[in-house]
Amino acid sequence: MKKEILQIALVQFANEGYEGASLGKIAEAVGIKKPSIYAHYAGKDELFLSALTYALERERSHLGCYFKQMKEEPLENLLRGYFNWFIQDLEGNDHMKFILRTMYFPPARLENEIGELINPLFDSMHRHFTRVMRERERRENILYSDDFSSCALAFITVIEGTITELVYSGEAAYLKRYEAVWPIFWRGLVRA
Amino acid sequence: MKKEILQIALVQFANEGYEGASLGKIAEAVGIKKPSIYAHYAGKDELFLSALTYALERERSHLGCYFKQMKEEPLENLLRGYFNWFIQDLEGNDHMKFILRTMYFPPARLENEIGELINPLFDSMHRHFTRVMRERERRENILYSDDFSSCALAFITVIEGTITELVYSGEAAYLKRYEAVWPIFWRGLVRA
DNA sequence: GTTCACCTTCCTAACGGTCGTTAGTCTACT
DNA sequence: AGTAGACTAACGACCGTTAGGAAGGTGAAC
Repeated sequence: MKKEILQIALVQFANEGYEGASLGKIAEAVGIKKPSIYAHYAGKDELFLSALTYALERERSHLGCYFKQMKEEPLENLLRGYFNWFIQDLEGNDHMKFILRTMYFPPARLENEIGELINPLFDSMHRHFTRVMRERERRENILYSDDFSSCALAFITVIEGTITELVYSGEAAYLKRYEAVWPIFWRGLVRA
Repeated sequence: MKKEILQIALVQFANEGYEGASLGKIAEAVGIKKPSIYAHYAGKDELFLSALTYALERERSHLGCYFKQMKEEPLENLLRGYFNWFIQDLEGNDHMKFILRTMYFPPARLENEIGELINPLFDSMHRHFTRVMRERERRENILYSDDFSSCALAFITVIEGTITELVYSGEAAYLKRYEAVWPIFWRGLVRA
């Protein structure tokens, strides 16, 4: 039951925001009364931060899973495949929406705690891609630049530009952006 | 006074969101009492949509201004300069934050009206950049692809990936992303 | 095996506070 | 005289939260 509350709250927070989501509506969606939530969570803040921690942890393991799965793939497949990785699991869409919404527009009062939760994920993402660039470069020797950190940051930038479109317009527009930006990005990344 | 209310409301909506911003706090920031707002706006919804219309109109003229100013510049300068164009005027930061927040995470009840307001701006942005790509290509003959629409979409994707970082982390991180992504994007866009 | 205390988890009722909104009034300028 | 724009007062609705109690399960003591 505790987990059901969390998962439903996560969806509500993703679509309505911290202020817009209400414990009453969450409870109703779960099928219980509002005060019953307090048997599991100390209050709205704790529920929110628990949902965020859960979504981040799931995303982190998701990420590690992907890198493990693509360990032997060439760089091009690894980067390109990452675009499809998101739209694979459907409920991950709500998770990503929740994370993006919370990191871009956090409720002011929880800004510090949220930053301490979210920043590590994006740091680790950056480190992962930096390492991958360096390792693959040693194997494949194709990159134009040897500033792997910048290359990784550029990739993350492109990823975020397309993901926001996934949140905004849905999968079709997302794929259109991917098809537009990927060939250009890849051409710019590797040697002529 | 009507305009003062609107501008202060815009900042509040940008930083707190539709649900998070309250008419009481807006009135206080303006220096009047809450019900006085109703002498100028029919309610919270109208104030919100007025602020959005204002921000969009200002952004649209801002955009037109930029293209006029860069009419004779080569494509590289025109695209590259666009990254600096945002951080030029400081209050534009709140405008952009407001627009992005509203387009990505609109209050559910106003979603349709908001879409009808925002979509034209991004359509016009896409058309502008598509036209610029085509015109400059005729002059400079440097682009790798002749799918100008896709090139424009790719550029907008990169822009959005960096702008979201401007909203999230501020100017320093924004510039870092720009410096990472621009050389790669430009190399991928033009012929070797 | 029964009893009893305890804990969990749900409930109803209600609190204080804030929200957006309306009614009605006063003031000042046209 | 009339209108625009500010005010005070107050409305009902909803918010997060707390108090207090009922139902059910668990586990130790007898």
